[in-house]
Amino acid sequence: MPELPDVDGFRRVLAEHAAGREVRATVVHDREMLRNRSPQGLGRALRGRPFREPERRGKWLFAPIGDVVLLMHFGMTGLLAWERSDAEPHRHDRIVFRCRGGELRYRNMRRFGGIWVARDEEEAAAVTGRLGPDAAGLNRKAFQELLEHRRGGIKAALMDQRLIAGLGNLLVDEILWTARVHPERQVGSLDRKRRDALFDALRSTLRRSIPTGRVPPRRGWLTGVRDQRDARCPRCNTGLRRTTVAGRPTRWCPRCQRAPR
DNA sequence: TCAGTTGTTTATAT
DNA sequence: AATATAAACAACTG
Repeated sequence: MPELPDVDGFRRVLAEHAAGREVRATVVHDREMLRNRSPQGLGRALRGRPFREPERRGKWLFAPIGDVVLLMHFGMTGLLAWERSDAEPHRHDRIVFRCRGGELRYRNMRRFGGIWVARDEEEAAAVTGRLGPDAAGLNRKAFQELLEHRRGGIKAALMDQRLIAGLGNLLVDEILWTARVHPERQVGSLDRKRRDALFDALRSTLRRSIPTGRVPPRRGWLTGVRDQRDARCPRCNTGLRRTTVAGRPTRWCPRCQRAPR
């Protein structure tokens, strides 16, 4: 699930249900997912303290509580759920924050990502690494500026969290398809018009994904057909290609997204 | 049995 | 210093 829109949905879960509530107990079902504290250390830092307003930075969720910030990353299959205290435990619930009237559950099937504790911004930065500006707050000028100084392939550039934070494989394929840019195009070969089209696609894709809490697999979107066996382009009905670009499985339309020269 | 999967890190090469 | 590529991590699903 987790790219920027998904993580923003998890932020809303925390903000709407857990913020302002005291943590009564923490339950660590999977020690390895708690990356830089012991289960006891987590309990000591959190017990009796209320969650405050969470913040999303790229694909990271920052959850301040007490004197620390919880840093959550969701890998490819993580999520955050608010559930009643008596709800059935889920097989992939890894870390649970029990509050009065419900509990926040960090669930993660594949176990990439995890939860870190940071005492200040410096410790947080050491965990997240350097992040570029958040994709959701980027303006056209800043976007153009970033691409000015970038070499190499456009797909790799858009997915690089140090350049722009928050875009993942699905979003980038959707954005490239919307802007009619071939995923292997070199950044330097894109003219102003193409870069503007990329920015427009980035903004419109995010605007419609964030409220949904995911890249919506709706009709008319690449994401709506990308997993089909003989997927066709929703715009021109040409058979989609599947290739590997920047190390990731990539879907694109050979007619809408012309190959680089 | 085997390929494929929404993310990152590491090693290695260019 | 940047960028590219492959493999590894893990746990499934089809």
